[in-house]
Amino acid sequence: MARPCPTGRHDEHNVYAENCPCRALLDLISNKWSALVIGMLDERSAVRFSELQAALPGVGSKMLTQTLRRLEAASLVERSVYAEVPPRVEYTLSELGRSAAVPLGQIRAWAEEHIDQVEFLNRKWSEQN
Amino acid sequence: MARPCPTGRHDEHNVYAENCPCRALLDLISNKWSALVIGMLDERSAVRFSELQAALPGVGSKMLTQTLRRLEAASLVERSVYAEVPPRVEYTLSELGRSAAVPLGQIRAWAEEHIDQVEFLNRKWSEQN
DNA sequence: CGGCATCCTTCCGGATACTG
DNA sequence: CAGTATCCGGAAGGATGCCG
Repeated sequence: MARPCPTGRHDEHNVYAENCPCRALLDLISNKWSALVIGMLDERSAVRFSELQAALPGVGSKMLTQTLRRLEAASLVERSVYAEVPPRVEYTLSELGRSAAVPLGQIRAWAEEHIDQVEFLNRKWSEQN
Repeated sequence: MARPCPTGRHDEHNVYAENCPCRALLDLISNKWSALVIGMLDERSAVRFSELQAALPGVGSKMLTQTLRRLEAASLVERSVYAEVPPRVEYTLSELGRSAAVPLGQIRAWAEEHIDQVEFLNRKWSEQN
């Protein structure tokens, strides 16, 4: 199915190869919002669109929709529509998504634990507060 | 030094808080190129600009410079200029950068190991090859 | 070699308004 | 409620040229 990439790690795929599909996957989850969305879904299991937006201050509905659609297309996230009034839509992680949540959680944890060592960002933040 | 964020995990910082500086740090390393640059530097220790660019097909010199400057400002990367002819500039990971390389390496590994399960991206890739 | 400056195009992404 | 549609400004980012 998956043809090998030019220079292979893991036998077949290599994120350093320009047009290995796994680089697109890396880009997808290396997105600014993806790590946060996946983290929320990992904590709460089934989350509605509006809950998600409330939990992610700063994201617009357009951005959130885009992010969810991309994650859904890559089958990291599943979308369930309930034909009710008012309509209800819930998002959940697929099994694949849950496996991604592990390393992504470590990245978030790393950022929270090491920010104190990054003077530059702390200073920028102090200035605007 | 670092004032606590509104809603704190790890006592003080929380990537889900809109203006917690650690979100900026997360954004920095969740960047498309950052994970790859940090991965290269982690493998090879001291790398010249042109080596780096050659190892990262698809990146322009402008993008690479930007990425390196940002990582340097956040003290994840150190830059050494040798006054020679021709000039030589080498980049290395700081200790902080090396600590970030661990979870970033796991993200890259995850992408390489799970791409086969993502039909959508594989199909897109097949079509253009 | 390793940039920075400049130009120029693309498209990201916010604001707003509207629908099933 | 959970979006889509449209518009639009500004930033991302490629190409080119010059410099120490």
